[in-house]
Amino acid sequence: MGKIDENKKRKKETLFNSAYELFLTKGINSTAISDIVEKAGVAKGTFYLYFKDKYDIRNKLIVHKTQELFHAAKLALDQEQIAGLDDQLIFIIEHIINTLVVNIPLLNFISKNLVMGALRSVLLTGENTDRDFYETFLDMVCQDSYEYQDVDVMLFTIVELAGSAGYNSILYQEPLPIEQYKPFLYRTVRLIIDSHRIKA
Amino acid sequence: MGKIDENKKRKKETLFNSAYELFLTKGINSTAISDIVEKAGVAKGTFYLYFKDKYDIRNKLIVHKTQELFHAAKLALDQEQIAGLDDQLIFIIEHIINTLVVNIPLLNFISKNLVMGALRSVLLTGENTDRDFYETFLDMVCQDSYEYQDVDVMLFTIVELAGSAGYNSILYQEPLPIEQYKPFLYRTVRLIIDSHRIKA
Amino acid sequence: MGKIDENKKRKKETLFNSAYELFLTKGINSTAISDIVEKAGVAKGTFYLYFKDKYDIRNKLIVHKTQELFHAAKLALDQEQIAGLDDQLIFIIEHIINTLVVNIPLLNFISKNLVMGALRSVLLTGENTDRDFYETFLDMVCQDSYEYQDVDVMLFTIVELAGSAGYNSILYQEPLPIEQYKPFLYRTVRLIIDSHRIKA
Amino acid sequence: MGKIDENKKRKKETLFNSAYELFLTKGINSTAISDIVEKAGVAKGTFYLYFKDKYDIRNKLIVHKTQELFHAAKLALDQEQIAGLDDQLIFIIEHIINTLVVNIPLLNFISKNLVMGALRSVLLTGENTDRDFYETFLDMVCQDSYEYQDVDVMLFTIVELAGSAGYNSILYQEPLPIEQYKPFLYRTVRLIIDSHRIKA
DNA sequence: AATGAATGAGGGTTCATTCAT
DNA sequence: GATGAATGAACCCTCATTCAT
Repeated sequence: MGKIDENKKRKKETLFNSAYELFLTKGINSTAISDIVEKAGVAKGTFYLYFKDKYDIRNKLIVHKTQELFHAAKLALDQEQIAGLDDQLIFIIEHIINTLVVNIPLLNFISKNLVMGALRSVLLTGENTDRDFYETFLDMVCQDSYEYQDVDVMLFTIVELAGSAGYNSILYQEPLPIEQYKPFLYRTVRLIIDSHRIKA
Repeated sequence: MGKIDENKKRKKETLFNSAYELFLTKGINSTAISDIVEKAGVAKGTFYLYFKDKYDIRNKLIVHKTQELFHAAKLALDQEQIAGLDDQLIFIIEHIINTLVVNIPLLNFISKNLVMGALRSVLLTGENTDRDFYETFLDMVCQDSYEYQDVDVMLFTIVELAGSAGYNSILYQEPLPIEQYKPFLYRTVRLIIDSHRIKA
Repeated sequence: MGKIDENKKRKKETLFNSAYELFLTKGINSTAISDIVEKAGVAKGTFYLYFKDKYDIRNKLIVHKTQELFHAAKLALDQEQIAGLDDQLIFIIEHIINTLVVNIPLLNFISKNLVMGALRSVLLTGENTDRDFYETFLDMVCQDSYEYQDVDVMLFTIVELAGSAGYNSILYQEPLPIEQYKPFLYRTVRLIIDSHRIKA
Repeated sequence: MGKIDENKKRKKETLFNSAYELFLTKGINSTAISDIVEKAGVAKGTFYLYFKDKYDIRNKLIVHKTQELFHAAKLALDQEQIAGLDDQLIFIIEHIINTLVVNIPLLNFISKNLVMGALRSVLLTGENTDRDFYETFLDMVCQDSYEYQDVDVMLFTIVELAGSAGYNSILYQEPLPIEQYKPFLYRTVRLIIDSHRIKA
C-alpha cells in the first residue's frame, strides 16, 4: 500500500530530524536513543525498525548533510556565471564555509564525527539516487578550458586542505579568523589546481 | 621525600602507559577506567588522584605522543645535513608518515581523538618543559636563507594538509597509497612554502 | 474448501518444522517467534492464528517427536521376530537410544523440555488420532506368555530409568559411555520386568 | 580486613537467599535481577560483583540446595542404627523424598533447572570444602558387609531412577501417589543393589 | 596516599503481542 | 485469513564516581 510506505518514510524522516537536532545540540555521546524517539514521538522499538543503532543513523546523517552542503553550493554556482575551474571550486568552498560559519554545530557534527570509512561505504552502496558529487566535480573539470592530470589527487588534496584548515580556522580562529584566512586558502587552492594543469 | 615523589611519578606513568595501550587496542569508548587501573595494577580510586577522568588522560596522551613524533623527527633531521626549509619540513613530514605507516593504531588514536581545543589548552598550560615544537619550527624558519611572511599561516596550512591528507592516504589508500601520494603532497608543500617567500 | 484447509495445514506444518529446527539449533530461549515466522516465510501475526505462544508450539513438538521415536521403534520391532516382553522392550529402548545417539540435539530438546504435565495434557486431549503408545505397550504386555501385575508401575519405572539414565549416559558419558552402560541398563530392565511377573 | 570480608560474605548470602526465594515463588524466567537486588536491599551493580549472571547464581543455588538435601539425609542416617547398604540408601532416598514432598517448589526448582553439565562442573571445581556426597557414598559401600562391583554404575542407576521416578510421582501422582509408589521404588532399588553384589 | 566495595543512574536492545489494512 | 508495522514494557549490564577504611 502506498499509504503504508508513505507512513514509513515519514516516520524515518521524523527520526532523522529528531536525531539531527539532538546530535547538534547535545552531541552524539549525550544523546540517547530514548531521547531521539521521545522527540520523534514514536516508541523505542520503532527506532530499530529503521536504524541499526545510534551510529547507523549518525553515519547516514553525515552523508545526508554533507551532500546537502555540496548540493546547495552547486546550485548556487549554477546560478552564477563563473568560468574557470579555480573560480568555480573556490566559489563552492566559499559557499560551504559561509554556510558553516553560521552553523557551527553542523560544522562540529560533520567534522568530529566524520568517519571516512563509514562515509565511503555509504556513498558506494549505491543508495544514492542523486548523482554523486564526485561526478559533479569530474564534470566541472572536463568542461574547463584547461586539461588536467591526476584529477583525483587534485580534488582530494583540495578537499582535505579546505576541510581541515577551514574547520580549525572557523572553530578556533587560528591561526587567523576564517575571513582573514580565506585569501591564503584560496591562493593555495589555485596553486594546487595550477600544478595539475597540463600546459601546452 | 624524593622517594615518595618518585613513586608517585612512576604510578602516574604506569597509568599513562596502560591507558595508551588500551586506547590503541580497544579504542577509547571501549576502554573503561577499570581496565586501565587493572592493567596498571593500582586501585580504582588511585586513578582519580592523578587524572580527572578518561578524557583528561586521553588529552595528555595525545599531546605527549604528538610531541614524541615531532621530537623524533627533529632529532633525525638534526643528524642529517639538510639545508632549505622546504627539504627540512618535508623530511619531518616524511619521517612522521613513515612512523605512522607502521603504527596505524597510533595514527588512528591521534587523528580520531585529536580535539584541537584540548590540544591547544594543554599546550598552553605551560606543563611542557620541553621546548615547544612551535618554537622549533620558528627557529627553522629563521635560519633559512629566505625570508618568509605569514609564517604562522604557512605552518598551519602545511600541518593541516599533511595531517589530513596523510591520514586518509595511509589509512584508506585513497586516492592513492601513501607512497604514491607523497610526491603530490611534497610538491604542494613546496608550493605553499614558496608562496610565502619574500622574494627580493 | 478442501484447498483452503489444506493450505492451512501446510502453513501450520511449516511453522512446526521451522520451530523444530530453530529449537534444536539455537535452543528455545534464544529462539524468537520472529525467527520462526521468518524461517517459515509467513507473517508474524499468522503465528498466533495457529499457536498460543512459543511454549504451545514447543509442547506440541515434544509430543510429536516423542511419538515419532516410539512409532519408529515399534515399526522396527514388528519387522523382527522377537518374543518375550523383556526382549521386546529392550529392543525398543535400544532403538530409541541408537536414534538419539546420532541426534544429540533432539535428545537435548526432548529431555530438557520434557515437562510431564505438558506431555500428559496433550496426550490426553484426544488430539492423537494414532493409537497411543500406552495402548501399544499394554498390547505387548497382554500378548506375553507371562502375566504381570501393576503394569502401569512397571512401565513407568522402566521409562523413567531408561530416559533419565540414558540421557546422562549419552550426553555426558557418565558413569560410562552409553555403549558400556547398556548392559547394566538392560539387566536392570529385566530385573524390573521380572519383579512384576506373576509366577504360578 | 576481617570486617570487610565478613561484610562481603553476608552480602553474598543475602543475594543468595533472595534469589532462592524468588526462584521458588516466581520461577527463574520471571525473576529479574532487579527483583533479587531489591529484595536483598543492595544496588544492582552489587549483584555483578558476586555473580556473573542469573544462571550463575542459579547453578550455585542448585548445587547448594542439593548438597543440603543429601547432607541432612546423611545426618539423619547417622543418628539411626541402620545396617545394610540397601536399607541405608533407601533411608536416604526416603528422607529426601519426604523433604521434597512438603517442599514442592524446591523439588521443581532443583529438577527443572538441573543442568547436569553445570552441576558437574561446579562440583568438580573443588570449591566444595565439605566432603563430597560421592565420597560419602563410597564410604557407605565400603563399610557394608558385602562386596560390590561397578559401584559407580550402581549408584548412578539408583540416583537416576529415584530422582526421575520420584519427581514425577511426587509432582503428578502418576502412575501412583508417591506413598504408594515407594514400595515399588524401594524394591527396585534393592534389586539393583543386589545385582551388583559379589556373591562368594 | 591508596584502596576497592558499593553504588545506581543510564543506555541499549529485544520481543511478544496487537490491530489496522 | 494474512499481514507486518508499531508498540513499549521489560531487562540486562556497564561503569564513572564516591568514600569508609
